[in-house]
Amino acid sequence: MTAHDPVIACGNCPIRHNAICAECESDELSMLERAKSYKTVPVGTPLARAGEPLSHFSSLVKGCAAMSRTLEDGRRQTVGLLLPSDFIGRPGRATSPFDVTALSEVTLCRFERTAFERIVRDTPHVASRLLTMTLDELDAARDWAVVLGRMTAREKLAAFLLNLAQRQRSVRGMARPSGKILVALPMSREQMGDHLGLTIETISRQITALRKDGLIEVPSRQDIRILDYDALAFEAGDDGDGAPIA
Amino acid sequence: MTAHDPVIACGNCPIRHNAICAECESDELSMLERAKSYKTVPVGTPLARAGEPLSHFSSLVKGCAAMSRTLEDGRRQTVGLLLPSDFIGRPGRATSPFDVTALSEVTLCRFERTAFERIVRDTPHVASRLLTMTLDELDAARDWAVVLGRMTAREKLAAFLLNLAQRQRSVRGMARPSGKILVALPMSREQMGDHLGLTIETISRQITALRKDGLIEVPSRQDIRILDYDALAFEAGDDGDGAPIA
DNA sequence: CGATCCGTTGAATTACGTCAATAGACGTGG
DNA sequence: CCACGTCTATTGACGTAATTCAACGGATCG
Repeated sequence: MTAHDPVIACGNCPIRHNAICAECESDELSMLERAKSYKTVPVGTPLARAGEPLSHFSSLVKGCAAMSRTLEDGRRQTVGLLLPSDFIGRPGRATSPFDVTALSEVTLCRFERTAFERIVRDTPHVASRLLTMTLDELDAARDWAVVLGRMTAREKLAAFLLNLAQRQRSVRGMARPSGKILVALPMSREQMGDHLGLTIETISRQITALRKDGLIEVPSRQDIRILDYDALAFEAGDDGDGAPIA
Repeated sequence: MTAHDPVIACGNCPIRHNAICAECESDELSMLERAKSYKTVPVGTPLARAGEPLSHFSSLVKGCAAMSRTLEDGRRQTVGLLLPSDFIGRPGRATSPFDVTALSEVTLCRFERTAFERIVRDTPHVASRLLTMTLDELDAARDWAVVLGRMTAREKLAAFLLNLAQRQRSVRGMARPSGKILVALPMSREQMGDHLGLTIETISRQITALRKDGLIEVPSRQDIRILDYDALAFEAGDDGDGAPIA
């Protein structure tokens, strides 16, 4: 832990109403306050390693991380993109089933493993919130399976950009996006490829294709501007009938 | 509900120790006993439809079902294979995010929606078991994302057969399989394709290829005999170091 | 100013999909 | 029991989307 971590009080924590603590009353919050500790780590830091013990559970307060698995021959698949308020760790198991890596500088709100499992047991508002978040993640993982299994490269990229746009908005508490939106890409082309089950070259080509088709602008390497949200949603196979993309 | 459903007492229920009720004490069990009802439906019956209200939550007692989503143009992706003890329904939402279809004749142990949500709230042993099962399903969904995103057709089929072998054994309470195992395919080639993100023709060709390579036998359309479990695991990219296939 | 890293683009290859014909299973009725 | 129709699986020929291999270009940093 770095000495200069800002001490955040739960009361004015940016993820107070979305994280594991969202349902807590003030007395439960002060109990969490006593158990928590902050840690800020630089980009690239491994936050968990597949198969290895995990000493702490955390909420991601600030930054971005990726959950992934790497096969023996080097093929890698990202199975989840973690944004502020997302939970890191696998309650009920001592080891993490996946690697988790910081894609940017990341600030964590951490709980020691056994302390946290006691909290889950004794605090119904935490247990209930954990169940809700896990069910939502399960839906998201299954939605993503549809993207990975059945979509073309172009559709995958469109779905990814839309997903990212929605999540970045909802972190900032904004409504469903429409029209022009600037999306901050928190990762390299290679990591996008790992997330979408594509190669870096295919990612690059599809970005170029969407740009030439007037659907997006690429102001910089780490930004993409969606020029027409609904048109991009159409590219992702969403005909506007409400079926989720991811 | 059909009139001739066998009345199963929780005490000698085949999924007593694996389903949502696994952690319950006898008094909690008798409470569930009062709330439950059985239903047996023929193969092909839709048990839930994406986006539509779901009146009951169920445990799958007997048979096999698939959770899937179909895109507007007909592409379909199965996101979960449901075997005995698996849970059907989405607590916390009134509607199902996916279609669920019976792949065989299916017997369900059902609970009316609002009654079940009250049980979850009031029965920590049920809530806790539901969380455990949801976390396991989340791991499985993410494992499957690796298969869908990064594996070849041959690896996908091998991973599927291994997964099915393991689950069919564990339903019957057997140890990790090895050597020769007869796997009952609960689905058509088309449904296998939907599960693996492949076409029916590719499924057929890969079955032939694995057969010609001496890894499997195909005694009938709905059975495959794994001739060498470890060799097949190698085909699925598992070099034996313990990394899970699915 | 050169070295390195990351992204883009092009050309060739390949795995899987598509289209089409055939072959087995299975059920039904004669 | 056999003839027939239907449905599913297999196999072949061909097309194509994405990968692979390779060259190049533009940032960033010493």
